[in-house]
Amino acid sequence: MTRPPEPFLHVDMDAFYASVEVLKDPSLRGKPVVVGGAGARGVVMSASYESRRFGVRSAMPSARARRLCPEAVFVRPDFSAYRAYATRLREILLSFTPLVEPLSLDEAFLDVGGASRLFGEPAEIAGKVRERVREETDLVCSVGVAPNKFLAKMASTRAKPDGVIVVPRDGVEAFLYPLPVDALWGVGEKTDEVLRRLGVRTVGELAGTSPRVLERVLGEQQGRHLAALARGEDDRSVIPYEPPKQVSHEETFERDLDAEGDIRRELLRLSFRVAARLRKEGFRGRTVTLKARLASFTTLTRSRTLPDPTDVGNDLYRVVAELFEALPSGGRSGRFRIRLLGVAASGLRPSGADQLALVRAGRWEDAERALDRIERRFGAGAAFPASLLDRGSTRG
DNA sequence: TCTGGGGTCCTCATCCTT
DNA sequence: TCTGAAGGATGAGGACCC
Repeated sequence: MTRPPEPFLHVDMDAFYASVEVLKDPSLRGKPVVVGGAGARGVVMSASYESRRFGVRSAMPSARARRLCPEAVFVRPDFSAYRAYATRLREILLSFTPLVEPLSLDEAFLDVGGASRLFGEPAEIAGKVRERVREETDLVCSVGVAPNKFLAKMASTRAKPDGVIVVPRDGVEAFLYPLPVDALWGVGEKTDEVLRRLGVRTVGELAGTSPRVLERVLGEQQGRHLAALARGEDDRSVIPYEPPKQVSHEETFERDLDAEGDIRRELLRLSFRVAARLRKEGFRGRTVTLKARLASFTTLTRSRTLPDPTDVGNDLYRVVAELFEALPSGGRSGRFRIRLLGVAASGLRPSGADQLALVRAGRWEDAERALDRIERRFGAGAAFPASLLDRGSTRG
């Protein structure tokens, strides 16, 4: 059997987090459910279709969502539940093809080019996927079927909620050209504004714009990339596994921090969180990045590359504390008010690859592995460095 | 309007080496 | 030995995605 002309599927769960919350608590069914931070600084992570009718959208500040829909039920996110459903979803997808590329917890690309003999044409497979997902998880998904990944993703977005759209190879222009440019992957607020200034509002108009002009206003890379997308071209294949490039943890505080002791304690806590995840996932990082968002919403990042990669929280902490100290007014004399702090490790290598660093890390490494064992046995937060003992919590 | 958290990728500047 | 070009590594910041 020859490879079908539209072998790519994009499967996207509808209002995933909110729908999982309804399964956890059936009394929420039919109500406007909003998942996200309910505090003064939270944003909406997922909104049920009932709440979307009031104009609630994801990424919207929770306070605004509450004004738009006062009767909405706000629920704090429960990532362990979402991960459990995501695992079941992935198992279903893998039963159709081994070529499954997860994009996030609730969506994935599939290459079903080799699955036709077993399961039928791609459009038929899309139907079967939706059926199985509904039967086995009680959740609803939408699917895009297309000649490439980009078009499949665009199609699934248009298919929402609870639908399928097939973009045939000879129907790409008819599908793509009427869409607004900001529907394209990679066109956000800023790029949309630049394109509007050029008089470009639809994908068709973008396709008719000289690539040279696009490269001039958007940069070589992005200009070329968008020109290709506007023509419906995308030659990327489905990649089942890619190792992470970075592990990070960041947190916005309910109240801004300004006391040096509080800031150091938060940096230590974030460093230990990142290190624990590195160890859990079997990586060490060489580049350590500090992120600080000030009360003014200005974001500063500073990074340093170490001679040897590490997965030890105390190593990460030493670096980010020094980087913070070196900020223009971050030191003892400083008067920063800190809204958010983040710690990231990048330049990742598999842990097994560097035995020398393991020997150098010495006692801290041993101590933190002991913490990992205690947490596995008694739960997260069962043990932590004494310096993290709370002296007046700042967290939200 | 008042802006989360975890990521990826790109651009530009600077430093260092060849 | 000096100089300039080229290119890699690193660092900062920004746009974007879900």
